Amino acid sequence: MSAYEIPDIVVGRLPVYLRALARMAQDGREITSSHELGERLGISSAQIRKDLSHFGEFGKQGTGYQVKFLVGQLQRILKVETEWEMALVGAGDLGHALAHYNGLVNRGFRIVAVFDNDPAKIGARLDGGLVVEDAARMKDLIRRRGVKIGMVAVPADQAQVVSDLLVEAGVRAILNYAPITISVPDEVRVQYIDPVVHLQRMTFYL
Amino acid sequence: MSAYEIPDIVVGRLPVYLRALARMAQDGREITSSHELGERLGISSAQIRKDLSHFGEFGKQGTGYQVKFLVGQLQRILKVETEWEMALVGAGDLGHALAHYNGLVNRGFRIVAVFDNDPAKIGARLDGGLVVEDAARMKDLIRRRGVKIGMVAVPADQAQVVSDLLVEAGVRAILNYAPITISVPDEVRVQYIDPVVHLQRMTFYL
DNA sequence: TAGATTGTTAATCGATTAACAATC
DNA sequence: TAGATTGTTAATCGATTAACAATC
Repeated sequence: MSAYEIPDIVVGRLPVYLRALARMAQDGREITSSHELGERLGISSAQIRKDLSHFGEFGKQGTGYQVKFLVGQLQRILKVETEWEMALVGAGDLGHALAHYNGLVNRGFRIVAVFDNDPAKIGARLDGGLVVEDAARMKDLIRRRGVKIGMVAVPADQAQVVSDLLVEAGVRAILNYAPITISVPDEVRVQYIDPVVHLQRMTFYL
Repeated sequence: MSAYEIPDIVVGRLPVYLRALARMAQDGREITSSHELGERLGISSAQIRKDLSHFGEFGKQGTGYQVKFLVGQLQRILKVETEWEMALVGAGDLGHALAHYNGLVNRGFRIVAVFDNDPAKIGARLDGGLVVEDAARMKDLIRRRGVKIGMVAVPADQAQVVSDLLVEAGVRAILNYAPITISVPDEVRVQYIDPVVHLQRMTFYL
């Protein structure tokens, strides 16, 4: 089955499966089952099997799944076998936290450039030898390096302009931390992280 | 229609509507329509009208919606008219970024306590006068203050233990930044923020 | 063999959309 | 009145689940 038929909602669950399986592997678990994984994730075993079935057959009847093997398959499906280079725009508190966060590079996402338009921040050296670049150089540097993923950590009122520049520079996936919905061409993917949105999804039930 | 019938997926969109409408209000827009809002958010106008219809009638035929009024209604529905107090566990880079982030308190979410179990961090003073407390005091302090929302910004291997403590302390909503699915009682809500999961949802399409 | 678990089918369940009467 | 837009219905579309043959 080819990619264009896979529902977004299925793709959205794969990283969560991968995360749990990678942890199982780390814990030395060699085999698991859709039932066990489902228990752990609060998802039905049928859903897990159905989701995986979009991509092939990865288990054995009566036995279950080899954890390491399934991790490898999910990494391949999600295209995270090798490292992705990312550009980060915004060198405020959040930008610094992201630049220092080992969890990104550990799992295959390396920030290779950081941009800001604040003269007071440009030139500052971050952990790992990154230097904050002038946002004016964004398009050129991103295009030259062929970076395809951007992280937007600027105030809401700059997020659209920044995103437009990223897209012009050739970025095709944007992780947007700014609290605003941005508009991009169809071929560009956007994911949103806004803690307030997540919090408001819970206060409704309190 | 009462709350227990509202689909989660509908509730999940309301904060996004609210965010866009609040911005419109800030920009001085007095009236909008489901069509305009849908355009801005990449959602069909029918879906917006249908979502809102779960909670009442907020618009006028031929005219649309009063932006300020709808903002107020959504705030009421989501229970974000008044400020929520939150506890933050983990005073690392991410914890600091969250504690400094004005976007939280601006939109009604105030961190009133920060905890860590690292002696080197306990006692440190953060912006806004917060002092990092010993995680051992977590349960007592949270319970005494009646805090209902917790943010977990600790390493993955501590997230479950921390969440258990929060739940014991009376927390009923957890925003989990640790890259692991946690297990909580049914009455506790959890939302997840893991940048790697979000990134992997996009790499599939690259 | 007996027990377990997959991959898949078909049925169920739920969400989205199109369309339109009501009405501002 | 004419034009616009809501709230709602019914139809369509899509996702989840239950069940089971296949098989390890």
